[in-house]
Amino acid sequence: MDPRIGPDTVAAIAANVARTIALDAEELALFASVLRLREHPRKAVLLSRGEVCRTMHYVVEGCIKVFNVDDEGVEHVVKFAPEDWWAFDIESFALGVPCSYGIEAIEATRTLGIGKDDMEMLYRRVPKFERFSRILFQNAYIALQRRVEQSLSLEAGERYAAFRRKYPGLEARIPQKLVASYLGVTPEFLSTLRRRLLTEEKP
Amino acid sequence: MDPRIGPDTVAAIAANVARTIALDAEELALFASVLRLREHPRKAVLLSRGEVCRTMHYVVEGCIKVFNVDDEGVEHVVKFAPEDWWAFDIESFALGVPCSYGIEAIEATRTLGIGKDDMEMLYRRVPKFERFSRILFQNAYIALQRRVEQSLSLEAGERYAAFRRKYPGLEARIPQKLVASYLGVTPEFLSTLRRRLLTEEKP
DNA sequence: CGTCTATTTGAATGTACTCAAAAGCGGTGG
DNA sequence: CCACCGCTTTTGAGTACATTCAAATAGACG
Repeated sequence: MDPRIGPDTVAAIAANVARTIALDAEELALFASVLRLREHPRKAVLLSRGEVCRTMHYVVEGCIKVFNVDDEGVEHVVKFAPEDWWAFDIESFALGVPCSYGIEAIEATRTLGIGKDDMEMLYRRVPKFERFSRILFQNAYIALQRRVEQSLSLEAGERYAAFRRKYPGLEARIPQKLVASYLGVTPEFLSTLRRRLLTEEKP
Repeated sequence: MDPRIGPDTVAAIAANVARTIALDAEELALFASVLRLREHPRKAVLLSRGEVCRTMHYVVEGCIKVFNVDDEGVEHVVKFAPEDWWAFDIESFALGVPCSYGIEAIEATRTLGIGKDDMEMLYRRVPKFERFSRILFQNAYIALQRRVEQSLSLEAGERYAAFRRKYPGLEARIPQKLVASYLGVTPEFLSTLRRRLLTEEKP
């Protein structure tokens, strides 16, 4: 794990933050100073269930899954985090309680991590970051609301279409059983769904 | 709508707030001064879709539903708010954007309302209220996460059992088609579910 | 009492699951 | 380089869960 971070990498996360708050050069330097670059091979565990989540992960390259495991041992993917997405357990990070989710790399992935202590330092020194976090959190809430509505009102084929709109191109990069898990259907059924779509498109 | 509020009513909401933050007599008086008591007959509209949500509603007596309507015109109940629950559209309230939910009284209902401006005054004068709101918001997020997990991993009978645990006694007070809407099943199917439970309990 | 809505019931249908087996695909070692 | 292993994906048959539609019954309210 080399903590040195190239300018391209900083530019990516800076652009992400800039969508919410404007930082001057000094603030940006302070922000960059707390970032920790990490390389995760495929299947690497970033957070395992029951741990306390102490790091906000920003994905520079690759893809991460956030998931939980139900009573029958079935894995449910809660969200994917490809390039330019954030991944962490908000509840656990904010409250310091054991997390109910696991986080793992699906591909070889490079992330920038911000520790909880560093984040609190940023809040004190650059209060704008409070706003950044609050909005990140609000967006997570809104995204979750959409998912609840969809899982209640759409059927599997429509949820699949929504997934493809939300994560363009991701489908080709990750195992389909993970897509099935995200949609809340079995891998077998997703397979037949896809077959149906193909035969309908060009009969 | 009589804005005068009896001591019992204040005691109820004060106890609710006290579960999160401790207020002294003066702070409590300031808090009580911004509360507005409102009486809503059955089916009264507290918020209609597209409006901006400017009030946090605390339910003193009765019951409220928060719902959205999908593309086919089907209503989906997102949550119920009986006595001692809060109901408002967090996204719309926080950001001032048009809400995507409707809020209506299911029974004749008395609520205490706090306006957005008053809430911001409280944040300035008694910063502890920031904490109160943040935790209210976090709890909403966590509750929503549970619902997503349940809608993916539980089947209708189990979701029904979970509903009865979450809202004890509520089932007897409200139309069953609303329960069905909350569970994400048709009223007909909920009816057969209930019949099955009865015949299984005492054969 | 009559009207309107909610609930129950049943039949036919559709959606998605389980189980089982075959086919595809990627890596690894001989 | 190829053969084999393990994992993912596909395919199909049979089944369970939940829906739609239609009609009968029960409740609530004016």
